[in-house]
Amino acid sequence: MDNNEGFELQDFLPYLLNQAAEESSLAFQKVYKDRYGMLRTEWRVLFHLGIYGRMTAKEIGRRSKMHKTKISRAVARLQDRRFLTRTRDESDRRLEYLDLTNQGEAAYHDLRKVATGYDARLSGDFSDEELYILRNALRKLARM
Amino acid sequence: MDNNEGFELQDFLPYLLNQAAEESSLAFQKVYKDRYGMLRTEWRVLFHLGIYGRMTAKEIGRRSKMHKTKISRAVARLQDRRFLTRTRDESDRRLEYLDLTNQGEAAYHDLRKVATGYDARLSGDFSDEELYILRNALRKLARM
DNA sequence: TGTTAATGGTTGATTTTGTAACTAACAAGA
DNA sequence: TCTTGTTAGTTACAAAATCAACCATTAACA
Repeated sequence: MDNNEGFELQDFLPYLLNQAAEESSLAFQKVYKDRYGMLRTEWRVLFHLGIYGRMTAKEIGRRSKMHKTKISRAVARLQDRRFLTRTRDESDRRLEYLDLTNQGEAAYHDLRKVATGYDARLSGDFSDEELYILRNALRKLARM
Repeated sequence: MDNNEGFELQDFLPYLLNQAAEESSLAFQKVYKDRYGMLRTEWRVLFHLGIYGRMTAKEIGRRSKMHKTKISRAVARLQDRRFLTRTRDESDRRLEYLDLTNQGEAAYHDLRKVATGYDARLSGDFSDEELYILRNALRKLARM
C-alpha cells in the first residue's frame, strides 16, 4: 500500500519531457561538440543564421527564447572562431547584424545534414500519425 | 529560394523537445524554488525518496540518469536543510541509505500535490488519445 | 594473505549559466 | 533643448553543472 496516490514520476510531463529532451540531444551534441567545439547555445545561433540569414541578436532571442546574455556570449565565441561577423547598423547604432562567414556556412551545412539524418532516425520509431500528434503537442507545450 | 532544403528548426525533435521541456518546467520550478529554495536536482531526489522510499544515491542515479556528483550535492543540501537523513549500511560500508525526514515528507506531499495539479493542467490541452500517444512517444525517446 | 580492480560516493578545478547592473544609443514629451 | 524612458547588447559576480581525480571500502583472485 503506497502513499503516493498514483503519482508516477515518469508520467509527470515536465520530468518526462526533460528526460526525452536530454536523451534525444545526446547524440547530436556529441557531433557539434566533437566536430566544432560548440555549445548548445552556439549551434542554435548558428542555425538561426544559417536558416533565416542575417539577423540581429535581438531577433535570435525573440525566435529562440534564449536569454540575451546567452546569445551575447554565443555570438562572441562564434565570432572568435570565425563562424560569423558583426556589422553595425549605421542608421541605428545599437543594432548589429550577424552574418555567417563561409566557414560558418560550411559548419551549418554540415550540422544541418547531421541534424536531418538524426531527426529521421528518431522519427523512424513512430508512425506518421504519431509524429504528427507528437510534434503538435510539443509545439503547444512549448507555446510555439 | 532558400538554401535549407526544407529544414525547419522548430520541427527538429531535440530542439522542439528542449523548448517544450523548458517551457513546461517553468511554472513548477517557480514553486519548488520559491517555496523550498530547491534546485531541479533536489526536487528530483526528494521525489525519488518520496515515491519509492528509502534508497541509495546509486539507485537514484540509476533511475533518474542524473550524474552521481549532482546527486551527491543535492543529497548534501537536502540533508543540510533537514529534508533527509543518511544511514550507513553496516554490512557494506560504502552504501548509505537515504530517508526523508518528516519535514522532507511534508515537502514531498506538498510538491506532489502541486505537480499533480500542474500535470492535469498541462494535460487539459489534449485528448486522451493524444496524451496516450504523447507519453508513449516521450517514454520511447527517453528510453524509459 | 597480498595485490589489483571495481564500486559508492565526495571533492576541487574549470566551465557554463543566471541575475543584475551597466553602456551606449535612440525616442518622446515638456 | 532637457529630462526621462526604452532598447540592444555587454559585463561582473554569484550560482550551478561538468569533469577528473580522489577516498574508503569491498571483490576477485593469484
